[in-house]
Amino acid sequence: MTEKFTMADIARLAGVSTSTVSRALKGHASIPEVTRQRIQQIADDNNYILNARARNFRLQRSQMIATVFPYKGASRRMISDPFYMEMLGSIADELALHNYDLMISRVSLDDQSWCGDYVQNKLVDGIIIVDCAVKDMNIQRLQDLSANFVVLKPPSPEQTYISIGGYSYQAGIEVVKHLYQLGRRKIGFIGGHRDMVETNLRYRGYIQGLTDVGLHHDDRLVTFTDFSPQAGATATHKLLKQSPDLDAIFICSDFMAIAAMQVLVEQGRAIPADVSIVGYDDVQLARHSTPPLTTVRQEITTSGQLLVQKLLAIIDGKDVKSEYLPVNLIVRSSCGATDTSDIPIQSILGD
Amino acid sequence: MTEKFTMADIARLAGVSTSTVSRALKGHASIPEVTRQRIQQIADDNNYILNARARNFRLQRSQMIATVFPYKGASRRMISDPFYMEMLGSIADELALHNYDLMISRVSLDDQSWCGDYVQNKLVDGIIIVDCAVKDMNIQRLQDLSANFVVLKPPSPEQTYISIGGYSYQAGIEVVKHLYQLGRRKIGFIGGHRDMVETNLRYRGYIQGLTDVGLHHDDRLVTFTDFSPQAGATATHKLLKQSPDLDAIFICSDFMAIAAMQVLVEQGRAIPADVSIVGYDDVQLARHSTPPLTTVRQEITTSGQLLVQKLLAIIDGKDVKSEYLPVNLIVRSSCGATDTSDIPIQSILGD
DNA sequence: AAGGTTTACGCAATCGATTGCGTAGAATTG
DNA sequence: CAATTCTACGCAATCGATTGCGTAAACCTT
Repeated sequence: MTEKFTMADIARLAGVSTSTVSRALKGHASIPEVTRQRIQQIADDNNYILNARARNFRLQRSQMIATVFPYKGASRRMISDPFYMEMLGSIADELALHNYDLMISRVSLDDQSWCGDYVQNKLVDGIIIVDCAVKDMNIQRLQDLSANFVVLKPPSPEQTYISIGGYSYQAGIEVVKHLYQLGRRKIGFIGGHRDMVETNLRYRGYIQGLTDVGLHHDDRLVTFTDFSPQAGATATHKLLKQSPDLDAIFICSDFMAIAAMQVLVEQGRAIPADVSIVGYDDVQLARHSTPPLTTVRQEITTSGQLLVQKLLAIIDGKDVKSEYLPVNLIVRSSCGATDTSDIPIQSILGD
Repeated sequence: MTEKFTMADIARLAGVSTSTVSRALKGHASIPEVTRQRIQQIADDNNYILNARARNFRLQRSQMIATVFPYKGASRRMISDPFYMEMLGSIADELALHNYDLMISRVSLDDQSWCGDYVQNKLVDGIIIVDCAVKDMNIQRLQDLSANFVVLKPPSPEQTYISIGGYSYQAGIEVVKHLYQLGRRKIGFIGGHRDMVETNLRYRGYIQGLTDVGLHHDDRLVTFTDFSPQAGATATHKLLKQSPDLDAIFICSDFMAIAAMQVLVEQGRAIPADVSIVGYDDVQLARHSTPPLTTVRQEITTSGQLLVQKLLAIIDGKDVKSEYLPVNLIVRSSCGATDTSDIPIQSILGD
């Protein structure tokens, strides 16, 4: 590839040692200005670029962090939900700000043994886990290795690692209450996989919400599936068949919700007249779907930034605390409410 | 972090030199089976994991490739179009198959000077560029560095690098013809940024299609913007205002198309009765939008795999050729056609 | 049994930058 | 002017694995 030009070459050209070059290039105090400039000049003239791999190797760090996205089942299909993409963008930006690079990796929820290898390999300095399983072996492994990592999930009191996330449980409750206030009594739930933390929390919130308003829980109104439009559509068909009289569905992702709305329309149900729909995430598209989607907004950009900041702090050996993030119910037309004000959802405990 | 256990430790425990350990662990022929097993045993007992960074450094390679996603303008917002996410997934999978890791990076279309740094830094062995500008400085730079890279774009006869991509130009033509056959005469176009290769090709195809069917080109029916739902919605408003009598729009991404449909419905235009819509990509959601979207399907998974295979072949010094990929018009309800068969789009020249 | 081959493995250099320690020569001081 | 303190920079080890070259010991061969 490109012909190598190293510090040794600069040293030869300048008639000094590589130590001097190294120190000069980073502005070390013991190198007088004249020498520094001469060496810098030679470096510039030769388009010298420091070999980051060599430096990182010497310094025993990689300036690289990995984010892992879990997937479930045989379909190795990337979760194409824009939520992940927006999160990725935010993480990448914040990382770049701190001179770190981003590696991405996929890990099956069913085979989680190797996530820590990246750490043992010294390939990355830390790991960001975007959503995780309730009983996540990766996290266990990472803890065993005393690796640096943060998780995107609402912190729970007993956890021994750092995570950040929204009040998903509370959000579930509020969504149900909101739908109840709109007169809905047969409220369905479509989640991702049940062993995923986020889905689990939202589901438990949903159940609690039903209890709070005095509705009873009906299994035929609930289903768990993949995070994909296809799966969302299939799940909607299933719910309609099991409970033809449903009048609302709380769906764990905007993407699935959009697919669900299409199925409902196709089946002759008007939205929101016959069925209210509430999604989750508030991705950009939610505002522009037909009809516009009522949804629970997560602060994606803030989350990504926080995730990175906490992780880097951990790497620096600082004392870091888990944190809750606000979530807000964004009311648009898919639920049938006329009130369009945002409803903040906050509570002491997110779990 | 995790206590280091190196080959030197194994060597000490086994009473041999690190050379022997290295050779034993990779099954070198000159190490007798008994010794090999003894060393392997010690390695296993101590959960030894080879330090990939050290090896890669010694071997002067990184086993890592970067994909760069361009973005445009001040909004650093990641292009959240699921097309990119699906592409990313496919690339990551294929790379994993070949024991490579994936780094992602974002590069502004307006400041493309540094893309080659990753190569000079020796941080990556190669680069995959997902879409690029018509006059792309990154590509120029990469070529100057004789770096290993491939581009996702239809190859053009004069280009001196390797790329793969669909018959975007031809697709543009076919979409217009299809809409014309449905009786549409005021066909709009919403593209990404005009200096992006893909948008440019589709736009030129659109113009050619108009010419072919005998329609004249009207600037007020055309607009270029960001790849986002928000931008798609704004663009639709603009087009409606400029050309209230439009009866069809060809939109360069499904994501934008979904947003456009919402605007049209909101403005009282029925789809497809009043306005036909055709998108691009055939992301999963296209099938599940309201109404389901007629669109041009790109083979995303195949593209990702090919991109990786070609790049690795280049890295291996093999002789590699650019390639066209098929695109197909997928007819669903948003265009108003009753025929639901797929229309293959192929031609000799994609450019 | 002497000379020739193999076998099995160690030595030391290497990848490119970083850095603790050491020192020649200049500068300062009394 | 001798003694002391700085200044500016070099030496060499280091990070962990890989590998060309060299060689002692074991094994053959006639």
